[in-house]
Amino acid sequence: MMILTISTPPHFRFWATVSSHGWCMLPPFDYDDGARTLSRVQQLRDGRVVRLTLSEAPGGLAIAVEGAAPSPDEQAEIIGAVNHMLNLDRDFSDFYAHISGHPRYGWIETVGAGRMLSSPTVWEDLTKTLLTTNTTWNMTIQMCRRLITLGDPYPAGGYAFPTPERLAAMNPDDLNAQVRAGYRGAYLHELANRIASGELDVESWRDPALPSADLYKRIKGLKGFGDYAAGSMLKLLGHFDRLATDTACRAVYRDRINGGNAAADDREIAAYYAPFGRWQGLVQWMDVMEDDLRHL
DNA sequence: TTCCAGGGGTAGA
DNA sequence: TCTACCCATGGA
Repeated sequence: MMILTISTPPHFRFWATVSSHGWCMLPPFDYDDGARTLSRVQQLRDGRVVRLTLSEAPGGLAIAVEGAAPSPDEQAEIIGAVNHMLNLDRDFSDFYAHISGHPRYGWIETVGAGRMLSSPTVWEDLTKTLLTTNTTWNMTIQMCRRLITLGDPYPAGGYAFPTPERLAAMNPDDLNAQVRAGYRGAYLHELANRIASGELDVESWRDPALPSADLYKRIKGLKGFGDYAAGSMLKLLGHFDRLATDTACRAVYRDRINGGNAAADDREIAAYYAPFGRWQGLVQWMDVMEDDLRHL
């Protein structure tokens, strides 16, 4: 086993990032709340499959790599993947400046929350986001568990996330017989096809220079991605100027902000978060996650 | 049985 | 722009 170490930005909080949303529960991610480690089986560009385990280390993070010892190029690839996963290149100082001292949101800076856990690839984030639509969180986990068995296995257990090429090569009916994604199965197969064929270069969507309005339009152009899914994806891509209002957000707004009174219209919810401007999507998500994050 | 979940596509006004 | 209806799946 090889240990790689990386440094992290000044206000980085490892466990607040891992716990930022449900992604750490979706395989190939796996986490240990007691030991505060995040693991995943990861396939490298040359096809080799390794297992990564991240933990805090003095000055940054330790990345334990199990499997064959990675070459220098592979080490760089692994570090790049971890940078994507933990969004280490994003700066949240302006976010904290916005909410600093706010009566409702002061806890966010105290906990160091805000940075979100992403997947190493945009493809994986798109797939998982699609599997969160119109279903329960438990069903999302089950669909994801079945999906990754289509990826390459790690000898000691687990699977790497399947490539778009792998899914595109399958018959759509066979794919859905395995994943049981319901009507989403056809959308997933179409997404895999458009990426595998080269029609879509979704990995380029991580470019911070891309305007979020442009990205939003591109994401909504994908079958199965509406306002919630596109807003959700924007967050994983580092843009927070859009809301992603789903049933969880509506319930939180009703119970906590609207005093448990009536269910609010989406326009009312939008008006409440609008003053947070480019950070409104993140503030909305922090409301949903408050109970899980504020006592980390 | 019916309803619905971290919704979205489509047709018709 | 808004509404009505449909969509697979599995738990409540």
